[in-house]
Amino acid sequence: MELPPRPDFQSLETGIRAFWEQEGIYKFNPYSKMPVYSIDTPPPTISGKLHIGHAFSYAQADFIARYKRMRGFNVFYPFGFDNNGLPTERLAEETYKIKAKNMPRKEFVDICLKTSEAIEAQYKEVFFAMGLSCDWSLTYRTIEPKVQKKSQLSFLKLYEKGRVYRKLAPTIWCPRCETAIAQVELKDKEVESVFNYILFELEDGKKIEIATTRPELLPSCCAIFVNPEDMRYKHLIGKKARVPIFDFLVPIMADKRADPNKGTGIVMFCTFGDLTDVEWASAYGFEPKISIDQSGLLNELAGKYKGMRIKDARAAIIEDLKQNGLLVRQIPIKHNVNTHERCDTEIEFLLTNQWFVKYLDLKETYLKAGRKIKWWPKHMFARYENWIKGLQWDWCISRQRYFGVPFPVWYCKQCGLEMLADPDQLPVDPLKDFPKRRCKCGSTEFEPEKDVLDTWATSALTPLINADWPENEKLLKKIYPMSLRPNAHDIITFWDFNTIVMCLFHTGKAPFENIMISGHGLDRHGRKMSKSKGNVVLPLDIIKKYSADALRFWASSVKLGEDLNFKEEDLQIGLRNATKLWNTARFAAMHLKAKPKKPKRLHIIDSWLIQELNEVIDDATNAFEAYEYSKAKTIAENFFWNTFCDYYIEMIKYRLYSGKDKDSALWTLYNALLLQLKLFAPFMPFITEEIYQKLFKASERAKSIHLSGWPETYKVVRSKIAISVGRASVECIAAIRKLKKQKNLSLAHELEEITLYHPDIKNAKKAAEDIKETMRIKNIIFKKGSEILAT
RNA sequence: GGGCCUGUGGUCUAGUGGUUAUGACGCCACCCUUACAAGGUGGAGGUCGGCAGUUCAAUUCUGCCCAGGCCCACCA
Repeated sequence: MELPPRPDFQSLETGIRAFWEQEGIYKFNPYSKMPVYSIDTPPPTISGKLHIGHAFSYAQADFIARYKRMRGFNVFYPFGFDNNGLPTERLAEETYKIKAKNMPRKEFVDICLKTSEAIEAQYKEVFFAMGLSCDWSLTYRTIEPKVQKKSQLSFLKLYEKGRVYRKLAPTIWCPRCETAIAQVELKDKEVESVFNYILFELEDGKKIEIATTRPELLPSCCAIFVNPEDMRYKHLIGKKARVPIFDFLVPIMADKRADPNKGTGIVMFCTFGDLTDVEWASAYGFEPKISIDQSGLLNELAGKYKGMRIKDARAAIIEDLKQNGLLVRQIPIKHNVNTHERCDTEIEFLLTNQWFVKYLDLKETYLKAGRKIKWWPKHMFARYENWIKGLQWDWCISRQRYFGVPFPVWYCKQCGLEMLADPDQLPVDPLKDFPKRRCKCGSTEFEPEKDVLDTWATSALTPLINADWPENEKLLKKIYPMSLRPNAHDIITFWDFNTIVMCLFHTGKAPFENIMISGHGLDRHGRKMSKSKGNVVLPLDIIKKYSADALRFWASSVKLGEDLNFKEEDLQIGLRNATKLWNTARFAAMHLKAKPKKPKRLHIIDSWLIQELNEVIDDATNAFEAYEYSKAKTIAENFFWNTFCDYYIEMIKYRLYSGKDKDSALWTLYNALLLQLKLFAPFMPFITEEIYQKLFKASERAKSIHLSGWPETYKVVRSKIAISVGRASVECIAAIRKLKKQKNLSLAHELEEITLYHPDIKNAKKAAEDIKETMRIKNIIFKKGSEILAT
């Protein structure tokens, strides 16, 4: 068997992918009796292009999938696409230069579907090229009818349990997307703003000063608060003040949430400027006065400012206050505001009808469930815990958008009562379908719910979607709770938390046994990749240039949970490793004609190598069991380059060429190489498969290295002496190399006689022949010395 | 402001309560050695972020500080 001098990674990887596909190497076997390892693959959001950061974290999950498969697990590794919701809408709008608002809904939804399909194909190409070992026949889309059905069923079941409710309530609102959003979708942004000190008049004509950054909310002012402990203002409590320009009276009240150190210590309470306002409204039972509409424009309550955008209204009101001498001063400040993470727009609080998942009452339950799951790395649990402790809002799951899973709900035109779809009519689109029953009031006239579900309400069901819940109880039993949820650390709150909540509601059980949190693949300077920053690196470009194996090798180079900056030159490392494996295989191929038989007696150097390898296998296995793939890789890498290539192979050459103890060398070479290929297989699935096919397939049973089983340690006679002899001989060889280097001699240069000093000459002497032959020394005089030295 | 994480030769990284602190890239020198020059060998380069403490001993443990990251709070 001969291998060509250089592998062509491109055609090699293409060929191997075709082979995997054709042979169904990664197919989940629902009938197998082997233990199942199920993976809840993150369905990527369909929002544009995948970059190297995506490749980074998906590769890490794949390392585990491949390891577990080699350990004999029946791996359930599906793929999904999250293509409903805002990101896909926005992408469609950008791609086709359209606005959802300005066209028939159905037409827009069709365009979104079309957009999504095209992007899915591109995504799949990338993940496929990377060598993800998914079973692609298990692919789902969150927008497809089958998934819609499950998502709607989930809603109906939650409704029955009293876990969802609809309510007119202050809601976090994005004026740009014109939809309600959830707490988790908020991001903060530091902006420049101005503290405006405005005069309010008391009934007795005296004036008080109030500082605000949002004078446009003056028409929404409901009351004024001072701190009850604040001696300066105690006398104001119970009095009334007149709101400037808008000219109406509001009460002055005391509340400890008013901070004496902020502004003037007097705060105006408006519906709704911020979360405190929302709290005040409910605490004191104020009727909200809403002056900003759903597009972010001021309404009739704002009088002459009606129709203005928030920022314009602010400027206009400030100008008018100035004119009337009511603006005392302006102090520029920087402060953080909440924005919608998808579009960066400052959010408002509006009074709207929305659907909520009631979940604030069960925080302890979620914590308990979270504690039962093994988090890798462990400390990531703290983020989950931290999030739950800070939760303040029920989960708003309705979105005033178009492309998504519809609510299976109508409202009675007569009495307004909610009418829910029957489970057997799902998936349902209330815009074109009708309820099966009449309303309790007898009416048959219904208004459809136009909103769609928050995309996370669907993607929080992925373990159940994968298990084909609730129809397929057998599959559910087999794969649920899922063995592994892999994702990056930024979506612990979005996805992990929501999934745990939803699955607890539906099954009473936490949905995962393990959660593995990866870091981010960032650009050279540690920034996230994004189109707007112009720092996006495309995985396919890298794969073309360096191979998928090299890309994966890069992704395995930091420990789990750590971020990694992408530097193109680092790809060389993986490429070199693949080439080295290839060349080592070529060397082995030159000597291995058939599967070598186990020799009667192992040469002492071979025994040493096998025992070192055993240790490596143990260490790598332990690392993988703790999801420390990078440790496993480093262990294998060091052994391969150092012990195996630099020393062991050099030490057996003389035996291979001379024939002395050749059987032992061949047997060791064959097995050590095979086991090392297996250690590398999760990281470099292509090159290891190619070598396996060319060199080992004929004599090994498995049709793919990825089904060939994880290496087991060899039960050779444990010989402590062999280990000492091997290590001593390595040290002696190193000393002789140093000597030759000092004399600027080639390593092949023959020397007549040298003297070797070594603390353990007894064992060094046992490998005298190997040392001599390897280093081409005719005679060695061994002397005991505290330092290892050759002269 | 709170939680969690990170800070190791020029760059990136491993690791440990105890001899000269791991490896890679880059750098220098030498070597065509019949698997591999996308290689081999040897070498230079680090007060392990700062300060204090615990200890016979700290890069490793504790506290504080500084810098960076992610998440949360703050928004009058």
